[in-house]
Amino acid sequence: MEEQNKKILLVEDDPNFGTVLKDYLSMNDYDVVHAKNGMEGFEKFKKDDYDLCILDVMMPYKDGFTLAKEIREKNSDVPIIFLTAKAMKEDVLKGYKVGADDYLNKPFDSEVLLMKIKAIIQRKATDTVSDSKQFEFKIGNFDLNSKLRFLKFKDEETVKLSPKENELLRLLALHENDLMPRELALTKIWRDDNYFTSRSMDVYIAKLRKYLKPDPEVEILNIHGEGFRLVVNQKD
Amino acid sequence: MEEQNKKILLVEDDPNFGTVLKDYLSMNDYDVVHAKNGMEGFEKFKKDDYDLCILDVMMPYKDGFTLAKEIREKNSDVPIIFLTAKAMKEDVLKGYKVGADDYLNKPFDSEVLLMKIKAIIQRKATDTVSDSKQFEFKIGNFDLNSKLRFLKFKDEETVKLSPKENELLRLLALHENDLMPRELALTKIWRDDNYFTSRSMDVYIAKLRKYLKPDPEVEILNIHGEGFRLVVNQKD
DNA sequence: TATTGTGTTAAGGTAAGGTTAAAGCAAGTT
DNA sequence: AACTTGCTTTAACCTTACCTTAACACAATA
Repeated sequence: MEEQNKKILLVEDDPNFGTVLKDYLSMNDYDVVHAKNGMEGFEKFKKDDYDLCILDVMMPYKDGFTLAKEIREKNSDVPIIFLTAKAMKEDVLKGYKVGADDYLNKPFDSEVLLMKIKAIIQRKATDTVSDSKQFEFKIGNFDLNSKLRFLKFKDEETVKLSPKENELLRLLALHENDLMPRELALTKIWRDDNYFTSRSMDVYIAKLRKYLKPDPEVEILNIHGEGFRLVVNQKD
Repeated sequence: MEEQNKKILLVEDDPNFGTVLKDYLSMNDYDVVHAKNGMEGFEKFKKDDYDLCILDVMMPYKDGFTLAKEIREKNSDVPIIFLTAKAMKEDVLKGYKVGADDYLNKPFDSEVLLMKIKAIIQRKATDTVSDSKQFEFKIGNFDLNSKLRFLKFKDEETVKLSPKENELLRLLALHENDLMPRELALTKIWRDDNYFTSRSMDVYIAKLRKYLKPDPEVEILNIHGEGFRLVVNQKD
């Protein structure tokens, strides 16, 4: 198998620093795409799949946090590292709330950055055994395309899914016939486990049940206090 | 709902700082075990399963890196955060080489630490999928799935079990044909052995008997003053 | 037979989940 | 700026699930 270089999206508005960093990473066998601002960053992100995002926090028009939120909406999995000039605590906290994987204060040591990148990507590689390319699922008579976010019933009706609907159904499908713990969905999709996110999730379960109604063999069961179970009854 | 607190192993030789940090984390709903040096840390690590390790780097006899290496040998998965007084680059690099998940310089902001812990544990929360065999029992013509909490009769009828019903039947199954002492169930499931919990248990025995009625070969017998016995009569 | 243990059913409280509607919110449009 | 639109959260109200307690019966044992 051919080792594919890892792809990094670097969003940094300072042109000098940006190009230097890009070159440095490229020299270390990463494929780097450099965007000069938040808007451009999001465009590039939508156009390709990345293994890691490195975002400058302080940028005109669209700062790193806002960009991170948008990225998380599209893909809750990709690791994110924030770069920031100042070490303000509020910023750091904000970063972790958006789901940062790490945080670096400028100026930083480039070797340290490399190690962090390595550590993070490696972590992802072991965590995410096979699910990186798992975007298509068969659920009874439905086809779920979780990359394009649609649910098709018997090549007939097609429903578009919102990001949350999509992620939730995907998680359920990954655990088909097995328990999908509440906590898992809440931490993975909502990134917070409290009363409100929990209720929000229930609302989404209701929506999914409605979508799945056309096929009586498919149902989402609740396991009280534990989570949900997507079951597909075979009739043969 | 019974949320299981995450378990943290804290290895820190400074007794003042250590206890303060431990208390702070405990207040934030983590179960913290505090070891005063590397050796003790490794002993405690071997004795239990942890969701996260926080290791001081500078410790007498056995420093944090050495400890981390030993931990990695036993369990390559557990996240590790290093604490260090000095921000020496060599140390940081060394830490990442041993597989650190994060790095904090003392003094650090406790809120930041909390966020990091949250982020890291959340990251880990990905699919700790099943060692299913431990949860499945055959009881006469019944199949008990104690993870998904259901009891199936001959691939026909399926009953959902409540947590208490499930745990009780599981305990009985573990002792099939043998005595399952009252006291065992009460301490393990009800966590208290008194008149009321005992009566409550009797109520659950009655419920289980009803569920098991479809198979006349299966019954729950009482052993007066001792406990119960789940018997499966073979006919052949 | 007195006492204690068990069998069983029903009532009641609390927490979790189901469902629908309204309120928020962030883009993009007019 | 005001208006739409799509998505998400919050709120409200109701139902279901779970567990305990009470009550009354019968069984076992001393």
